[in-house]
Amino acid sequence: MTTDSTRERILQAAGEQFATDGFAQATIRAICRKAGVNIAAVNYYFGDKERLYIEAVKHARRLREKQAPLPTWTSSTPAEKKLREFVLTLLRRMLCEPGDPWQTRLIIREIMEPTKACEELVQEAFRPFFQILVDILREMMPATTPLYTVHHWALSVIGQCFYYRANEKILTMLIDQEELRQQFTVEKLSEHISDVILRGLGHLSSSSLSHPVATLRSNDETA
Amino acid sequence: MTTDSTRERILQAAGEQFATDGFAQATIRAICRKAGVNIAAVNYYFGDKERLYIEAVKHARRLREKQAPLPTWTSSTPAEKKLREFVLTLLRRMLCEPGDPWQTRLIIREIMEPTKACEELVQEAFRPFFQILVDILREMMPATTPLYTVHHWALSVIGQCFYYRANEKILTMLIDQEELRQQFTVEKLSEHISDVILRGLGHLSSSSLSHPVATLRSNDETA
DNA sequence: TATCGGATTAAACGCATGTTTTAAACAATT
DNA sequence: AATTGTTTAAAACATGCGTTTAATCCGATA
Repeated sequence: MTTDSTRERILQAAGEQFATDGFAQATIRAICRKAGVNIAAVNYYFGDKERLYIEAVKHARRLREKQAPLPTWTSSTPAEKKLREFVLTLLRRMLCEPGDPWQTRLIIREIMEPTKACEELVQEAFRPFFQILVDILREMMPATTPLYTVHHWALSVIGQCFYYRANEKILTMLIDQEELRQQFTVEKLSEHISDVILRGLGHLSSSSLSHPVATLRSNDETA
Repeated sequence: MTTDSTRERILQAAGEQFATDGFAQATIRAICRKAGVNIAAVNYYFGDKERLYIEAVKHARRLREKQAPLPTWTSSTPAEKKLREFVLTLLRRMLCEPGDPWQTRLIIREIMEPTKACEELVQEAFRPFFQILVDILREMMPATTPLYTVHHWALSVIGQCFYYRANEKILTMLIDQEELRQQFTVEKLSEHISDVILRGLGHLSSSSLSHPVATLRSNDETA
């Protein structure tokens, strides 16, 4: 059947186009040109532009979760290991490795300026994902820690991961290209972010740091 | 003179409109309606839409820096104090307190999708601001620390601050409204973020934490 | 083979946009 | 009071958009 093929080609082209240009700027004409189908095909298969957009966002999320899934943990998996793997997965999804960059860019658009498509994202992806992180952090904090403190730490994790993707283009203007290529890989970034959090929570000794940074203090003596 | 008044009214209205709708979505007609001037005034004063946009971005940056300036430090100001004040200032600018929310929203748009207006932002604001942060962090790290490690930490600071603004709307969907209002104030967030960084750098003892979280370890002994 | 229904196409509609044009209003100067 | 240069105003222009229409294609069915 050419039916599914056409529908899927539109979905793919729409995802790329919406990710690049945003909902309003992306034109149905451009999407159809890229997909190699007639203009009327969008209305035929999806009704209108908005419903096509919503389907494209859902499509992107599903792809993203498949391509960078969370590992499965047992009850004996240490929280530190879970945190490191969580950060690595989140960064992989953010930086779209592996995968096409348009998927995450489309999702980030929804995060920055939520539309109708966002509700599904929060329900199906963000909320459960956030809860997993909160549970991991809880394991590493005193049972009496107030919920909002756990939330603060969770957002510190997500915030650091989010930044590298969202501010991609600014980064290339602030930091040397070669340094970015060598030192800002998914692996190195996730190691750094995990270290920041684990040290902050007191779950990492100075000696085990990849780059020990705390060997002197500004107002007192050196070690 | 009504000249400046008209020009400034356009600039203000354009800032708000561009911040809300983005460059392409904001219409000259809406801007002029909001400013109470004729449609042709934009072309008369700014030439075209794009130059109006660039001026509006510059305008927003200048306002933001005036309303949330960095404090002046002496050579004897401790690095920890400088970091805390830096984070507080950055968060103030991000969350637009004090000030109208449109200013930062417009700038964040430029960060996410740089246009011609971005070059000026980086040169005049981001690069110097980033350098100040790097210098503060350097004071707290061994002299032999590689530059990219300092950059990692600097981006950890900025990333955490950035997140609360960028993901404003998602936060309200993930976290209870009352908790947000009470626990996610500029002061509390900046304290948390500073604590995360200072602890990570080994410049903060557990006892001085606002919410001591590291009273247990999962796999080894406590300090 | 004839027919029927879903899939595709080209063309057109109505509308909103950025920009330009042309004229009017205004203030300052002679 | 007349004139000049600057500012405001309304209308029109060309363009590109999302959507709809009506005709055509084409494979499965009888």
